[in-house]
Amino acid sequence: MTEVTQSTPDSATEPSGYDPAVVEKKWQTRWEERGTNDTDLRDGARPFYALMMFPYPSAEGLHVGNLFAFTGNDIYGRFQRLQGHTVFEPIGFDAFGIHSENYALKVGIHPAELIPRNIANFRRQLKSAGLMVDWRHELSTTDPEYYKWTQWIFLELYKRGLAYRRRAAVNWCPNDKTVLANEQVIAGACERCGAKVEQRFLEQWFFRITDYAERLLADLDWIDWSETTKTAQRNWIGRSDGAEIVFRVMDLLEMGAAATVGLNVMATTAELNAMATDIRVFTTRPDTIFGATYLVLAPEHPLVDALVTDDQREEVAAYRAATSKQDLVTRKVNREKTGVFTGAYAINPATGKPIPIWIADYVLMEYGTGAIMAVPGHDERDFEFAKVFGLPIVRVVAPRGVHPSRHTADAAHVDSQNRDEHPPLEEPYVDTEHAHLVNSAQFNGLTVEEGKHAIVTWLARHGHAKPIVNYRLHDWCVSRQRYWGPPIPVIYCDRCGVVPVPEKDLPVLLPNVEDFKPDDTGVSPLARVESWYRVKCPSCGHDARRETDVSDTFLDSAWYFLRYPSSDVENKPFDEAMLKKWLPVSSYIGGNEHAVLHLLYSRFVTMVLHDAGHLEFEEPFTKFRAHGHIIREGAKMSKTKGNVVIPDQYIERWGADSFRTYLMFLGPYEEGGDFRDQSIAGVRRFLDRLWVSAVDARRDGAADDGVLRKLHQTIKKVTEDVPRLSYNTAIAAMMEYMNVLRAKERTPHVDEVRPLVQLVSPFAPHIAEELWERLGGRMSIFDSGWPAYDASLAAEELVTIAVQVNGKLRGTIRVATGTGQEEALAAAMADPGIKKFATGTTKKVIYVPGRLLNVVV
RNA sequence: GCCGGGAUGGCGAAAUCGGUAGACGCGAGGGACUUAAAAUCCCUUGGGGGCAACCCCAUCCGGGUUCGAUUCCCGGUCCCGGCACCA
Repeated sequence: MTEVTQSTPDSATEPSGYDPAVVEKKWQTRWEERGTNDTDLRDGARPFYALMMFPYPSAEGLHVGNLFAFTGNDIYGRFQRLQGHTVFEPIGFDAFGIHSENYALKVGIHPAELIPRNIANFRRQLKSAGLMVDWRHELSTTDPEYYKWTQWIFLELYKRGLAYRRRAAVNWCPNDKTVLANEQVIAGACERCGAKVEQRFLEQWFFRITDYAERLLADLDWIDWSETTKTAQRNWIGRSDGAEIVFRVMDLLEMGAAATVGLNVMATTAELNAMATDIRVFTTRPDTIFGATYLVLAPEHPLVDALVTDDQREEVAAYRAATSKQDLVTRKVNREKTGVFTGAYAINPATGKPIPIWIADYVLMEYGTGAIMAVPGHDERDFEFAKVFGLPIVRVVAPRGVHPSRHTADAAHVDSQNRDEHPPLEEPYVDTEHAHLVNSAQFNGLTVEEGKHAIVTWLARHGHAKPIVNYRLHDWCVSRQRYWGPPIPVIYCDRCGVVPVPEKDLPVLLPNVEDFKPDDTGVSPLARVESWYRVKCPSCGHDARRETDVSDTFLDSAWYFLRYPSSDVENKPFDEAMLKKWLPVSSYIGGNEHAVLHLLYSRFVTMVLHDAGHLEFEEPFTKFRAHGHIIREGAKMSKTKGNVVIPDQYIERWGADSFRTYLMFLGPYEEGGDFRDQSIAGVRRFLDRLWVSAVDARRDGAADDGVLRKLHQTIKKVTEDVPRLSYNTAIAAMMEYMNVLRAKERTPHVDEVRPLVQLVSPFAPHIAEELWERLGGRMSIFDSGWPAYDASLAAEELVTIAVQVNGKLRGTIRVATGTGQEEALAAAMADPGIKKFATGTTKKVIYVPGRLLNVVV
């Protein structure tokens, strides 16, 4: 249990009279009654869509991390509202998926019963946090009115040829008994349960996200997103520029001849091409082709059967069998080089020499062409492999200093360099920056970059190569052999084949299945519900059956932001007028753990819907900011450590306003912070002092000029900090102002306090609303506008200037703002403490008005 | 290994354009109020030296640029996140 170090200030004895429990209840009720947080979606003149990543409604309830994210977004949204925008801040629940299903299995309650319960609890918690949410637009991905359109999106992709079925090696989690997307496999283990992932072959539905790789990459150059998130997406898409190079396989006759005669293959290729087998490889280092001493194919490569010689057939078959038995994980984790010679040779198109063809599991079928040219001299993996099997290692790239022409003065050295320009490499030489080509015929001396271009151009003339771009990104596997998700809206008919469910028949309702446990068959639990999956073909009317897989949860969340403004619309996924007014999303705040999954899929789905003519924009989130993560007393929070912060307890003891403000105060929002129980007292004290200041404020006389100056400086600071999400410094500035406001126990004037209440309101909305009312506000503070700062009022008359002698601080002077250098220098020299260091002739004077004076002697 | 981000008092952190390092908050110490405690308010609080005015040292480590570097450049250490037999 979480120990909260300080007890609740008892409202009866609390000197300030501030009782958050009373204030927060009062305003939450009022806001609901008055519809303060409801957005008139049709009317907003300056719409602002403040989106937060919707939560997965776990049974544990709202996590402090959720609240950290939501509060940051809420402050941003409230600030925009105070700036005159019509703000829409919706929320919903990402309630489908394995998470929910596994938990339901664990506690033995049907998810259809469990999920609404969890949602109710979440809703209660969210309301207690005082978010400016328009609850009329709440949505849940499990609602048939929602997933009807998730299914519709699947069909849109299908119509456009972007959804296809393929039998594929998939990641199979033996614990969750389902396939996983590559993205859900972390270091060979299931992202959710940590079990070791195995390899299975199943018919799967895929989305052709790879068709969009280039667009997804290119748009990253202009969308206003956290740089860290964009970097993660770039890595994930993994564009690599290289070339596809064709290696011709030698036939047996040629092989015999090659053993005795030096072949000039370049000349004869054209005529032989027709009958010979080609192996196409992908490489990012075409400049090293003269050093390609062997080829390697993935064991699964379709050409292996055709290539293998009779001598090697048995060994090759055994190796292929061993590889296919191996799960995808061990194959990638075990880096010891293994492989088998096929007995076949290919011609290196650059050297014209025959090189052996091997198969090895370090070459993956799913990347590039499933075949590589091995350049052991300049690639670590190829080097290791060549060492193990005694294959030749040739140097074709050398550091600049090794070039013979650089050593003509040193006869002995030149001699050794010339005789053997590629001494045995102790390790692969992979530097591409300070290097040039050697042993590469007419290309010697070129830099790596020049060599790449020149060699591809040269090979291309003979049809041996072409520049090509490859992506690491794979197509998105959306099939899940599970129960708790939207059924994929497809029907299989023996006569018509794959038939999409007609739009008028959507949604394909998820039947209520009592026994929803997945089993080892790799078939969804829905396959057990015969009454459900047996249907008539919508096309020919004959017996047919439904697809029994459900779709990936990431499809549910890939479009929810499009639905929010139209959550009440029945006959279409989104209303055109709403789209026009509210989308793309003005500001999206969320965690970077979704940098490549949710955020990439959302962009993809948006692009597809754009191409299909449903959306005018192709990027869903104009602005995205990743928030940081909270740790607890220097350690990561985890259930096992029992150090998780439960928001409810803190809200109860300190109030939601204090909790919110504290969360925002503990560090830079985009970096996160360290939650320390003791420190929350600081922000609570600040709110107590705010309360007293407002309640006791004097109305007679006038505000103090000095205090007003600080006030306007504070308004400026907060106004600048909030849009930058620099919440911690904004709060610090308000605390600083509070110190001035209440210095020496003075009683502040209303005019000094009222604007502060407005500044505080995005952070601590309840207390602000209460004090606003007590100060005479008639309508909600959130409709009161944002205080303007007056630069002339904020200006200081006197400034302190640091005085340095030779760059060392020797004192400070107080001068009028706008004082010139001569005058400032005179003032500084009048100070004996400074003067005594400024001896001798003055060489130079640096003057930064208002800041610093540096005298160099 | 590659790509990001980071390292500042006892602690969380500021310093936004190269210009007084440590704002703000926590904790700690002292004081006021109180019979007492809590709460509240006030003062002190990077390290070292000095009776003192003051002086020296200090932003992960080592160099450099500059009148001046937490900030820019080069080299290194450690921590966090992402990717990883991706050719």
